[in-house]
Amino acid sequence: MSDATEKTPRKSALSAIGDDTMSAARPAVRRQVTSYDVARHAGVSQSAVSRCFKPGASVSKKMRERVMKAVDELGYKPNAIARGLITRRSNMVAVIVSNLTFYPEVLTQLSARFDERGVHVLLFTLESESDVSKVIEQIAQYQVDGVLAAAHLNPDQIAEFQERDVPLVFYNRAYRDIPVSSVCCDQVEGERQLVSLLVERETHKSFAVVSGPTDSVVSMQRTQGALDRLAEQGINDIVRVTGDYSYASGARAIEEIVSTRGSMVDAVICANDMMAFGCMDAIRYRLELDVPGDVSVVGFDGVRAAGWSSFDLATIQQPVESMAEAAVAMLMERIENAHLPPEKRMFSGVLRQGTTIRN
Amino acid sequence: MSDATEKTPRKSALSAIGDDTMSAARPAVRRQVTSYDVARHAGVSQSAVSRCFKPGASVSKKMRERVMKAVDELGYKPNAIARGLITRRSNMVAVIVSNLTFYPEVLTQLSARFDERGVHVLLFTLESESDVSKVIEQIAQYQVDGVLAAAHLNPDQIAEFQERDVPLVFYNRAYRDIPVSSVCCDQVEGERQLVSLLVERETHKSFAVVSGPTDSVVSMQRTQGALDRLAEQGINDIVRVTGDYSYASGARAIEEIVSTRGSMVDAVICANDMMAFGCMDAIRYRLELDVPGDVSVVGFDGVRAAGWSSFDLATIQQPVESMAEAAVAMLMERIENAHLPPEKRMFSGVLRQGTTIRN
DNA sequence: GCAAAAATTGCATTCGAAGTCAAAGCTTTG
DNA sequence: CAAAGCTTTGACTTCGAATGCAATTTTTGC
Repeated sequence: MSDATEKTPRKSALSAIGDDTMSAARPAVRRQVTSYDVARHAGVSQSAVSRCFKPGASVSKKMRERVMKAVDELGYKPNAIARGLITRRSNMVAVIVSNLTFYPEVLTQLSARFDERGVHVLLFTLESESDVSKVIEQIAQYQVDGVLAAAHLNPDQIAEFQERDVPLVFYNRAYRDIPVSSVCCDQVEGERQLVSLLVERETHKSFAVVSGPTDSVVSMQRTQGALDRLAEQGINDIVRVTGDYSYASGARAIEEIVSTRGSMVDAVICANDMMAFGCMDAIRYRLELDVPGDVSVVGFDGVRAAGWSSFDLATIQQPVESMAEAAVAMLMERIENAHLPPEKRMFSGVLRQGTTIRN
Repeated sequence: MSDATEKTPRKSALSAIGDDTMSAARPAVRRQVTSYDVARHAGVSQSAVSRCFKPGASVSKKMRERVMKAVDELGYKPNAIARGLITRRSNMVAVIVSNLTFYPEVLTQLSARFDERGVHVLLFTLESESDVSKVIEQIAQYQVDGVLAAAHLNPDQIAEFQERDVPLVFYNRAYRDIPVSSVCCDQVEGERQLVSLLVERETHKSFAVVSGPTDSVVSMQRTQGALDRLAEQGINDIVRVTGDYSYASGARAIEEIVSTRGSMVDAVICANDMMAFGCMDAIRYRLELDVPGDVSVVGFDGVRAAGWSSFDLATIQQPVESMAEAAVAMLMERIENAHLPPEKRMFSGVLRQGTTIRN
């Protein structure tokens, strides 16, 4: 057997590798160590090497030792790309986040949960919704095992994944009429809880609702939840303003409220925490009014800064850890078992009372 | 050819593939569309299809049209994994971030800059330093074209990448004695600028320096910069406290300062903005002192919240966009051209005066 | 000790696209 | 109109690991 392989290019390449590991000076391009190299070094077949890396494969103890010794000596690392080609499993998932909305903890959590399962994250960040189609194109090429989307996809785009049998799970995006898997925080319920806190205190008569970008479903749900709850109370002194989820847009909203209405309202309901911070700062430092003395403010999300003394904001804290774990678990299940039906899981947020609501 | 008249090209085309190939033996799993399928459908060779996707390849207009028609009809997407195997270019880079230190804008910027260049980001987040070796193992298997590290690697780990000829660029980590590429913000210079602002006002007599985690090189540089500058002024009334970069640790630092010293200092120098926010809130809401009236506070980083009215913090703003662009460019250059020597690029931060320094 | 069963191993093939090279097609030009 | 020079094209091989199958070795049972 050694004769036969003696003359092949591979053999000479191997000796080049041997040289490389010893000396610093080497040819421009170094070939990586392959399973063939390990096999030859250990005097076994390539199949044997491969099997040593497959859990539960039929390999004798002696063989495994022999191979592993060669592996260590050559510094062999299996090529995940080549493996993916034949197994049709890349062990990669695509995570799509739209950079407006996401907060870092979510990404950290998702990444950690995938890591635990030996899965790697290919990150796609969207600058704008129009990028989505580009990203989908990219994802299709990379043979990911699944997709976790914390961004909005349109029905055609969703259908494309289904046609290609790529499991898809949404994080905090619900699609009422389309059967897709998702993990959500109950936006409506949370918003209603917050608004209930406000309306229970009868001191609040006039309201402002600051919503997020108009194309954000989440924002729409929150806003709608708030408006419905207010309507139930028969409250109709409501100013509606649109922001873009940013601090600055929250601050602008306050100006808009004042100029629209001629005076400040009793309570400002914001579609997220960032805008609530913007509102609070504008109320305190531009209008020089007191929160909560003069104006109550509520947010949504429960980001870190909501707990800072400067704000101590009343908000709904999304259970990020549970949601991330659930999303990852759902996606992995569907990767293992392609014909699981879509499922929607909804978590309740945790009310954070804070001190931004007037008594 | 007859397919051309079909009304639902994608569907029928896909099922056509099933028929074309020896479908009887196939399990339920749908085969993906390959370049062979396209070739057969267009009546050309697989090479021709491949060439149509390689920019600058020799393909006649007629051929290209014919192939592209088949591509559209079948919904073919080239398999990036297979391509990567033969070209030895995965078009993926690993980005390592340690989740303590990073802030989201950096990641967003990096991701966007790589995207522009058609490169994809494989994300690795570290919970702790000990994870690094695991991550390196993973990275080695995924045949990434390069690595961008916003985390600390030890010399052995750096050497491992060099041995494998994987280009490596650090983001905001400098290694004085090791020849590696990095993009940094000048920590010392920035810190000295900040401290200069404080010492220029002769009203500041007593100081506290709140440093970050002891194993953070960046924190050490900032702290050292501050201490040196203070020493130059002959100031020795200095309390040193250690935090962990978090808001909470900033707040705790204030308590520690007071209990160590028996009273508050005139100025608090924090190794980052988060801790500065914690300090400010503790000073204002626990000690009920005024910032900047009673105490001056400075931070470092220039995160978004530094500009919020509640804080309006004096800090050094890292030029994240420039740094990200530079880091990505450096890495890409080294991927294109493997024997470029290591290079360190240092950016100056931008002073943000804010209103947290007493006059 | 021997046949049958089980475990282990190697050979050859496969995954999907890209590159090499030679043959074929097309232009140009004398 | 033929020779020379380009451009296009297809057959075949390659990348690195996994796997079905057959050959071989080891174990088991009697």
